[in-house]
Order: sequence, then C-alpha cells, then structure tokens
Amino acid sequence: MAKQAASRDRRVRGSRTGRPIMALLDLLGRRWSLRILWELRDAPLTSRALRAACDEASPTVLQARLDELREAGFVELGEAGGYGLTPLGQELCETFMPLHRFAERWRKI
Amino acid sequence: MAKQAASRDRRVRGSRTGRPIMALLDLLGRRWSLRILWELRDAPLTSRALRAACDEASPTVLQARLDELREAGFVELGEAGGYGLTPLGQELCETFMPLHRFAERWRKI
DNA sequence: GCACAACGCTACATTATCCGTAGCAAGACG
DNA sequence: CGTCTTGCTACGGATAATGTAGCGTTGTGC
Repeated sequence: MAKQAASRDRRVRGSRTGRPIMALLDLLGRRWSLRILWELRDAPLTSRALRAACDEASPTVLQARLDELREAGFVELGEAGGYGLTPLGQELCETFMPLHRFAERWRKI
Repeated sequence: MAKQAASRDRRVRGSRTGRPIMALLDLLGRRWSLRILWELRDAPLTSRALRAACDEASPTVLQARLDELREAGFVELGEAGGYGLTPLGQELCETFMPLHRFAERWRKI
C-alpha cells in the first residue's frame, strides 16, 4: 500500500494544485471525515463505538477515512486500542467547532 | 422535484438524528461542497467560472451541490447571473476560514 | 433580423465510491 | 479450551461522480 508512503503533498482527488488548503478541503470533503473528527472531539472511541456513533456507517469507508485521517496526522490509534485525536487533530477540530453554534442558528431560519 | 419542498429538517444522508450539526456536517461532507463555498468566498462566480475554479469538475455534481447549497440558503443565483454567497453563506465561510491558516501550518509538519 | 457567444442547466454512458453483511486474525479473560 | 472484543478486510449490489456533449435562453454586435 502506498498509503503511508505519500506525504502531505500527495495527489488529492479533485485538486492537483498542491495548495494545502485544497488538500485539506478535499480530505474533509469526503464522506464521514468531518463526522469522524466531530465524534472524536472530546474522547477516544474504539472502532466499533465510532461506527455506532456514526449511525452504523459501513466499516469499509470508516476504515478508509480513518487511514486517511491517520496518515494526515489528525487521528491516531492508541496502544490501548481506540481511536483518538492527535494534538493536531484537536486543533483542527477546534477550528471548525464554531460550526456547532452556526448549525443551531441555521436550523431556526 | 421535491428539492425545494424540504426544509432544514429534511432527511440527510447518513444522519437521521435531526441534529442540525449532523445535517450540516453531512451537507459539507459531500464532494465539492466545501470547495464551492471556498471558491465563492470573496466574489460571485458564473457557473462556468466556478467550474474552472474547481479544476473543471463535472457540471453534474457542481449543479447538484449548488442546488443543495442554494436550498440550504448558503448560495444564491444573482439576477445578473453568477453564483454568490448569501449573508448566511458568508457567515458559514468565515466560520471555517481559520482552516486556511491551519492548512498552511499543516503542510509544514 | 441574424449569427455568435456566454449563460444556467441537463443527458447519458462509464467509472469510482459507498453500503451492508459477513467474517478474519489477534489479544484478553475465564 | 470457549467466548468475548479489538482492528480490519472481502465481496456483491447500490449509489454517486466523472467526462463529454448538448439543450434552451439571453444578450451583443453587425
């Protein structure tokens, strides 16, 4: 697998400009990516608990997204088992945490 | 089309909890959604210009995303032509604008 | 009026991606 | 040993995205 070989400047789908923001938007714009970060926001979860939190999403995609997020350095697999955010992942999560408040106001419109 | 009939509490893929944050994460977690918002961040674009900005993505998906984002109230089609962000869309865009700075730091890791 | 170009938008066949279910190997516990 | 749970994978069917082409409409210049 060339999965772990590539670095941050790897080819990303739909964006071959090399601009990191595009790579990030591409990564986060895949199914379940944002949701996974969101569900891990305040505590690590086992793969199965994460699956339950994500409405029993298919383990195939979840595993793919976890691999990508891990390779990006946002998520890590603790030695005691269970997926958690890295410090970098925490930071990223806090970056779009205001989305929560926005979503609440959005509903009311 | 039942597209414009549904409101914010419509069924969204992968998230049937009704929590608005889930609906939002689901909407933004589709291909090109984040990218479209990003490309419209400071100026409206025509559909073709937007397509060019999005690496010549297929018009089929772009149109689908634009419809969804329009129905969500984030994007609008100006009467003079061209897609632009609504005030709400501007607000959403600013919400995850720190992502840009984060992406720049992320590359260096 | 009449080409001509750009607009928003759509059709259609191919390809990639996701879903749902089942199940693997490895480790912990009894 | 048997039975848990862990992370992870296989596989076939369903869904979504791609790439190319083109529609109808609206200006604009001649």
